[in-house]
Amino acid sequence: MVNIQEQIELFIKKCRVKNLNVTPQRLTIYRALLSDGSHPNPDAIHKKIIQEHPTISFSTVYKTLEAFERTGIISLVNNLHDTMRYDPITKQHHHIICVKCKKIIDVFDEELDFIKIPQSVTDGNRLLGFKVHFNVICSNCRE
Amino acid sequence: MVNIQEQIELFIKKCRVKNLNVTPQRLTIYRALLSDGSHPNPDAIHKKIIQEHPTISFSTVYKTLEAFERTGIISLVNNLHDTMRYDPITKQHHHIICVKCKKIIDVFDEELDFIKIPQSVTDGNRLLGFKVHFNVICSNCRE
DNA sequence: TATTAGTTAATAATAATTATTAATTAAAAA
DNA sequence: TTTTTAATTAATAATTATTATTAACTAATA
Repeated sequence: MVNIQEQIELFIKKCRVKNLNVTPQRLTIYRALLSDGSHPNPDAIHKKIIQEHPTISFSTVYKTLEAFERTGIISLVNNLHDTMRYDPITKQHHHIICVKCKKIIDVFDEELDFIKIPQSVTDGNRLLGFKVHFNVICSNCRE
Repeated sequence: MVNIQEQIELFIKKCRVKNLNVTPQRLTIYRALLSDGSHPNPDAIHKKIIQEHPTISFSTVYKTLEAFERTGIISLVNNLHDTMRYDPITKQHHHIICVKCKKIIDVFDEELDFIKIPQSVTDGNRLLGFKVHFNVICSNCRE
């Protein structure tokens, strides 16, 4: 789906623009992330990297990913990772999420419930359900 | 959107079915969750409850929410909360998420990029983007 | 080369969650 | 009703992921 070499070159360009030196560690971390389509967590990335780069530390992985994210080079998939959030309503609905204050608001909309499911989703997987996440900055959060 | 009284009665029924005693603590926790449309985290729920129920402990809140979730009475919004997950691809795409092993697979599908945005989403909020999450059990995880 | 800023690695600190245990309460049996 | 048993709760300890701090190191610049 994506050309690795192309992505790496793009990555290097982005770093230049954002004034991030392209260090061996950073390249390694980016490559590890790119090569693993499952979106590994910092721990998994570190484990993967440690072989070709035995002295790299955990905090480097964290700080690096954070720097990439902050500058828009990569994105954090689960911006609600920091704490558990529960939903008392179990019937199909969707969510508006404020990326600043992390509040989650329900969206009930019949139309969204009937989107066309891509082939790849059901291919080998048992589909349990889906949800649309709308990332917003809410009225309270834009000062 | 949802009738509170109705939901509470439904909750009580569900507890019976799942062999969970309907204790004051559980009712209080469920009500706190239901009454706050923002999907509060355990800490916020605890803070809210402590007034009318000053002896309730943190671990009770955690265990109770966990029990509700386990039995399907409520659902965990962010099943990827446990650890950070990054995405090197920044162009619009969507995600298949295995609820067991938590792996995240990209879905590129033009059609999904053009869903109709409900009124309530843009109402007061600045929309940054959206993503469809397909929750599945992947081939590896159904033993 | 000297200076400076940026980066890394090691370590300590924090915060959220989970596990453990004892006390309490509720349900079931006698 | 009393006794027994199981479920629930509260308090506490332990664990894990993440963040902050700091000193050593490296790269860029003057």
